[in-house]
Amino acid sequence: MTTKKKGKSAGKTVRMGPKPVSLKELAEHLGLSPATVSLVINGSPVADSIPQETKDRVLAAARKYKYRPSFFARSLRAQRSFTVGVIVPEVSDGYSASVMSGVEDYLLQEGYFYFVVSHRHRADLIDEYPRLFLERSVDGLIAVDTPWTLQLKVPVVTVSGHNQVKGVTNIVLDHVRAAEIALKHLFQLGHRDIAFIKGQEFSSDTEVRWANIEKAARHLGLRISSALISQLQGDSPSPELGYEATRKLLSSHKPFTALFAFNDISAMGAIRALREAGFRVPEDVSVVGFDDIQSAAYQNPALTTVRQPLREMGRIAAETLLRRIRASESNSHGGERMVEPKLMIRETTCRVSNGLAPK
Amino acid sequence: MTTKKKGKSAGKTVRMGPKPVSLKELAEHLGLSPATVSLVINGSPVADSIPQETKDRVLAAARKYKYRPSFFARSLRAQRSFTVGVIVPEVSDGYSASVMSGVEDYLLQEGYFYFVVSHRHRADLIDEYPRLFLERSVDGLIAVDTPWTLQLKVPVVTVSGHNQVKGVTNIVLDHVRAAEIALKHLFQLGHRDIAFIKGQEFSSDTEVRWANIEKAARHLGLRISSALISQLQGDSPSPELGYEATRKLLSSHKPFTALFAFNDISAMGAIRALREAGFRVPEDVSVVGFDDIQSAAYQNPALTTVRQPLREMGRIAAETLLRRIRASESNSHGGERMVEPKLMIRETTCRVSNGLAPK
DNA sequence: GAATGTTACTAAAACGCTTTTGTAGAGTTT
DNA sequence: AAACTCTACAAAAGCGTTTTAGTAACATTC
Repeated sequence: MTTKKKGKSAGKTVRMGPKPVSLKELAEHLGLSPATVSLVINGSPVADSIPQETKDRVLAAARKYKYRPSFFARSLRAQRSFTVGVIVPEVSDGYSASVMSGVEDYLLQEGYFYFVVSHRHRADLIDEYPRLFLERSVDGLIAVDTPWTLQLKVPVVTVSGHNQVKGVTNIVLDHVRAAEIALKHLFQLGHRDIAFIKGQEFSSDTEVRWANIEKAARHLGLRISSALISQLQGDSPSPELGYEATRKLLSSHKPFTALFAFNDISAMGAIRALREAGFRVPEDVSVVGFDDIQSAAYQNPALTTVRQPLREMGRIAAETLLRRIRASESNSHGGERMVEPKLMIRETTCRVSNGLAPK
Repeated sequence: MTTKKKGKSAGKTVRMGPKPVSLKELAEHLGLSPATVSLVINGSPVADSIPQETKDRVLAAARKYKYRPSFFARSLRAQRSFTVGVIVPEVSDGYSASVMSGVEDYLLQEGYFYFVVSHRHRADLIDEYPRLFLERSVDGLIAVDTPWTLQLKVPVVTVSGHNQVKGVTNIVLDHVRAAEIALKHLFQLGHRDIAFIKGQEFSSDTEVRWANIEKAARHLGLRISSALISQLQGDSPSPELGYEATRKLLSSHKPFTALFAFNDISAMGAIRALREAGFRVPEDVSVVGFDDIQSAAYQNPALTTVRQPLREMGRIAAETLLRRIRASESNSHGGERMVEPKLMIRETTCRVSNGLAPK
């Protein structure tokens, strides 16, 4: 790294007016008291008795001097920050990022800002960050894909949280349906020997997802062989983990014709491992992912996957949170809201070729 | 969506102690004045004359009652928020997300929090969000991949910004080197007919990158045919754009043996378009991406690409910003800091087959 | 013409902290 | 014993708002 100067010059809008005006200064200038000015500016009902002419004068002056109330002073007074905290496993992970995008959408539109922190699955951070948020007086919290057990004095909404905590609303996918559509799809293509990659222990969806896969398999009369169950290990956000999990699967030498991965990222790693082992995807082994992240459709071959409407889930989370903040019902009101998955059939699944096991 | 109750019960740590204690209450409890307590807690030099015994009493009580200073009160008083604003094109975009990850790393470690907003390339938002940040009294701003022309009263650091604005430090990639290593690689593999996909107009790297590609090509004695230059259109973060750009390239029927895409996402789309047109990658056409996002290594075939150390750039941006905030040198100190790219040679490039043009 | 109402405001407290200035008392110096 | 220096605190101002409780002046009612 070096430090030097170059590049074209710019600096169009110079916005560094003389220090911002305070309410007091504005009032002084108008020959009114700060109280009056505040009442007028905030359109308080108490200001009803103030003649329109005065109001106009106040408003005009405020505009002229670009008066902006101090957020701190206001928050201090109102004990409200119009800020929420969002805690995710890792911002740069596609899953979290998609959810955040939806969260942001709604929050900004409603005049709220948000802090983000990544806990990276460290238990101490999962415990500490909420505390820091509270210190910063956030009005509420959204926890994404994070095991949640805390009962806070502000409303909390989780995305893909499955614990039943007082004061916490969970936004979740319909996992029953998700498992059903994925397995049914494979089943209808003739697959009977299906391998699975479970999520990491710490992922909040792992358990529910697996339970529903087992249930759906039972309904279909599918037998899940324990030799065909693998699990993601480690918290890297790279396909590497799926690659490793698949190699473990292959090392058992138990044949399978389809693989249902925990997410798209691990599905990508799985496909690589399968290829390296000499299997063609989908001709020899069909692969189904989960999430439908941006690049899923552009994998080669394009990934068949169970779509989670992550952005929408984020938006719903934000909506739910603000509703609860406004109703100031930080307590009770647990429960959950469910969204529907959708199977995106692309190119990594096909009819099972014949009775022959691969390899 | 439905609302119902289920899932296992939790709620381990109940953390809703009786409303937080204020400094005044704490002082009263101790039989001291708020001033004294504040001085002791903040380890002010003025407190040097206070006997250790008293200090211990204060500290003990603070711990016992879990005293937490109010952030607002403190910020109001100190006119500092320990918060910075980060503006990106879109949080869910891999590029922004990686940079943010680095930013977050350093910021949190230093006790700062940050707000994020996505402008989605809307000029009005690029103008409005900084204002909103200022209203929220951020101590500084980081703009990622965003054309920046504003001169603000707080320090600003950009990542991949190329305008020379007073009070703004740019963290940039060494684009000279980036173009050089990519083109040289292709050149050495025997490629002479190279196609290019430029970035969108609004992307802050587009111009510099292209200028340096032209320069590097000249140095190598490569001629760039204008029929082989395409450009990304639209602001979707999907590979779709690269797909379209490549189809346009193919429609000119001018043969090429290699393609240098603006980023990895568009390279993925490009590969798909090439395949559909009957070209094999890399045997018929070599493809080089840019950025080295997470999934690049797990594409099929694995993508050869120019790696930008995005996370590191984010970290450097945060570091630079905090240094400037602390030195409270919001003015002057423009300039830039450069980081080095690295060519990740993987499977989408190979020696040009023979003299025959594809198709 | 006394009581009541309305109009157009203002005073002052409160939100919770930091920091500068002040001061009472004890000890030390000359 | 007067003058000074420490020691160990406290008072008070100030950060910029919002909001409640007034109040002075004038108009209306009975």
